[in-house]
Amino acid sequence: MSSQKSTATLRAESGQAKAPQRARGHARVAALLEAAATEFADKGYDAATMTAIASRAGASIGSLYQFFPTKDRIAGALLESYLNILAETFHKLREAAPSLDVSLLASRLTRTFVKFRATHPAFAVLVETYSFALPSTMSIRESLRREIESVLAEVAPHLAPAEIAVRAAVIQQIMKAAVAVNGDTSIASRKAVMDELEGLMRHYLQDAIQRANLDTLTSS
Amino acid sequence: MSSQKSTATLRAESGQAKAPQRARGHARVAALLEAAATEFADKGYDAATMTAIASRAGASIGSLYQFFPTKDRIAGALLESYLNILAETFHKLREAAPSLDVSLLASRLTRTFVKFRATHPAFAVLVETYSFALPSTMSIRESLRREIESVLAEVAPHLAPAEIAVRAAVIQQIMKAAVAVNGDTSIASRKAVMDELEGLMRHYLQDAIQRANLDTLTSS
Amino acid sequence: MSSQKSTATLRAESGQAKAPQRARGHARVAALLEAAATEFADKGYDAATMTAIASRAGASIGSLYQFFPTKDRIAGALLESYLNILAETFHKLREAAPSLDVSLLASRLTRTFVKFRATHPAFAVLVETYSFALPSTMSIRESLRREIESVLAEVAPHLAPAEIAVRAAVIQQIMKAAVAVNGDTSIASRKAVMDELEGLMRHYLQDAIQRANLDTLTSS
Amino acid sequence: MSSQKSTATLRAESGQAKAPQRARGHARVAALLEAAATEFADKGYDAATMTAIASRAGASIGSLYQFFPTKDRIAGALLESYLNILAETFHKLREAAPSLDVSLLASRLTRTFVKFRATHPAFAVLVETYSFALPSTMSIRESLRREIESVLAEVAPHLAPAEIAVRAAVIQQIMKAAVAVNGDTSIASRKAVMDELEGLMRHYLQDAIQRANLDTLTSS
DNA sequence: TATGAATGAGAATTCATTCAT
DNA sequence: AATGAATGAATTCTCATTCAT
Repeated sequence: MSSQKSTATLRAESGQAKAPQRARGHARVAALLEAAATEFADKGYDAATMTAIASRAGASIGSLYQFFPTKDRIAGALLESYLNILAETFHKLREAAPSLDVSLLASRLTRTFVKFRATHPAFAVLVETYSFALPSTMSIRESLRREIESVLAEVAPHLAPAEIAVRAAVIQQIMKAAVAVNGDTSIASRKAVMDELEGLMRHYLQDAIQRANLDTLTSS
Repeated sequence: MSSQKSTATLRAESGQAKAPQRARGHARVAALLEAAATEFADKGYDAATMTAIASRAGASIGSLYQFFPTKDRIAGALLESYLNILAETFHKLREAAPSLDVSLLASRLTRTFVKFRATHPAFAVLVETYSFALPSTMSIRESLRREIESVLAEVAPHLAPAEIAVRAAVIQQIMKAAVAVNGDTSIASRKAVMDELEGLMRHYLQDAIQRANLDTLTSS
Repeated sequence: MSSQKSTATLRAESGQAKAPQRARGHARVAALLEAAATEFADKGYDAATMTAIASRAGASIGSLYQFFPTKDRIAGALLESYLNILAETFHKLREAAPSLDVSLLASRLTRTFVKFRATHPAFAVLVETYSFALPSTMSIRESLRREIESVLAEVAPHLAPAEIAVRAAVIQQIMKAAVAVNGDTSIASRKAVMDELEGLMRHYLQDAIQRANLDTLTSS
Repeated sequence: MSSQKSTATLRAESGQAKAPQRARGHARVAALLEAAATEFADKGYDAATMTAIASRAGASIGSLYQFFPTKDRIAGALLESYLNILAETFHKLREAAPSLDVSLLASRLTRTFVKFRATHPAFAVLVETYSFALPSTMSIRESLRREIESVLAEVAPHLAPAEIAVRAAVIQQIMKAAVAVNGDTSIASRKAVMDELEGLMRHYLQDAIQRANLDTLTSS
């Protein structure tokens, strides 16, 4: 299935510094990652300090460095965990896609990402700061686009791959726009704008699906 | 005219620290701002150092500090100059708008911002780092949206203000999307995606204008 | 006892930044404080540099900042240690006071402070530079005056509090005068002047004690 | 007369950087000195900046440096002007001394210095910071002591010079004490303490004069 | 492994002083 | 003389990373 492949796209195997063998280690790592997430979200990548991360996690710096030998690495591990969550999310969406009508799919696509970004505010920081080597050669944006492509392929199976690629790129931008609007408190009627964006998404999906069918009909 | 007011919105008087009073000083300030732009664009706000900016401008660190007493201040001055350019650009666009057909307007809106961002890569960095106090109380995003609103008001004069605000917000997102796509080298068929976005913009503008006219007919 | 309270007056708990938790740390802190004392005494507060303090203590600048996050803080910690010594000194003096005759008390009061100031030359510098927040709300001068008051109360118990306050203020000035004379090499016959001051102190104490007794007799 | 010699003691001929030839220059110099006085008094010697002094005087730094080639020099010039005022003051006091009774003399000695220090708060700063070369080889304290000696010689002419020196040193300390008390807001009953110090001064002067006369009688 | 001390290369910023116009 | 720009050494403080116990 293409689903498996594309899930693998977001999951990466390395990145983690030293797999903690024991339960104690697992708790530590989890605490450190959470602390890092909060610090990154609060201060940004540069301003977040290793000392602050450690102390927020109730650990010593020495301990932090035991698990993550550089700042890059803890950021990388955090990003990786986010990518896993995203992969999981898209996986579910892909599975549910065939049974969803266009309207619902548009809603899911938009809201899902908005919710994810709201839940994991550090994600934005880490994506902006992709200076550290990613586990995968692919950029995050690209990985995400691939996921969208696979969802799109699910609902518009007969669309040409090139067409899918283009449409996925546009959908990705609409998703990003939704996130931006959702976070922009200077917009008076945020709700209305969000609805408008969802409408745009629906319109765009509908168009894609119809064209796909038309093409299919034509070509057959 | 609303045009005047909204142009003023983007222009601000502060930002600059100590105005140069000699010819030499003016040249220095220009060189420093340019050097800062390059450094910010290359390294990002945090990683750009005052020393690097000074030496890139061929000035001593002391000279830099003579005109810009903090890093914030030079960033602020640079941002302000960008906002002035943007204000100018929007001013022209607003003036030209009535004589443009929807297709051309869509194109102008999209390309203009893309071009601006490509020409001034430091702008993105500075907008992300708006930690330093802006001259205006309004956020940059908000100012920009206001400009878009005034252009929109020019071509769809009978649209209700609230409707304009919502539509402007969406248009702003499409403009941002165009910038993002234009800068994302991982997209294979960038050209096609750009066209698609422009199409979206055209569609959205058309819809706004038509609805405005319809509303007018209905209400009259 | 009033002695306890007034001892507490000079001792304060803050000032130190990060308490060392290892033996090595304790040694470092001691070395740093001593180095700071020497630097402050030699150069004055402003001219003493953190770098010089660190290197005089055989530590790296980072190590200094580990324990004292600002220049203020190391000065504060040093001052605090001096205040502790002074509190201790006065405590002993207060205990010994009843068994001392006026002549000896005068001598002790004068010499003690002179000796303290000679032993800790940085004290003068720090007292002059009390720009950094003191742990206590009271000024150092005031704390010292309180100590003198409590000694005076010991030897002239029947003196009215207001009278004690005034006399303590004068005694404090004589003590300061002794320090000044002792350190002024431009005075040819320093020894003679010191004796004169001690005589003044004796005269003044005697007067206080006698008046106290007279008042008591009269009022009874 | 000894009066002339000792007046010369405080007045110094050099110190000034470049005698301004014209009226304009005089005004500038006066403004600069006043600005310096305010800055030194407000911020202390180290924290006062040449730039701040110049701008407070409404002059450019270049202009400041035209008259005072170093920071030391402007401080020196200021100090010198203070010493001239003090010399003048003592000169008058010396002339008035014979016609003053002890009580009044004590009062004058005490108050005069207190007033001077209150009027010229920068004096304290400059005296503490006598790192810059003084015009005279004598320290300020020593010069002042000489002045006191000459006043004392006026009222107790038969006192042995060595005795005068010792007594003058003590009187100087009482004068300093008065200044300290006057400036210490933490003293509740400042007025009472000031009176007490004045009493001490009177007592001490009286004693000196009487002993002088006794010695004279005895030796004759 | 855990902990906290040690390190030192920068980074921002200041300011006395000198220069050119 | 006056002005303001230029200079750069020095200073405080930060922080990722390494070490020793």
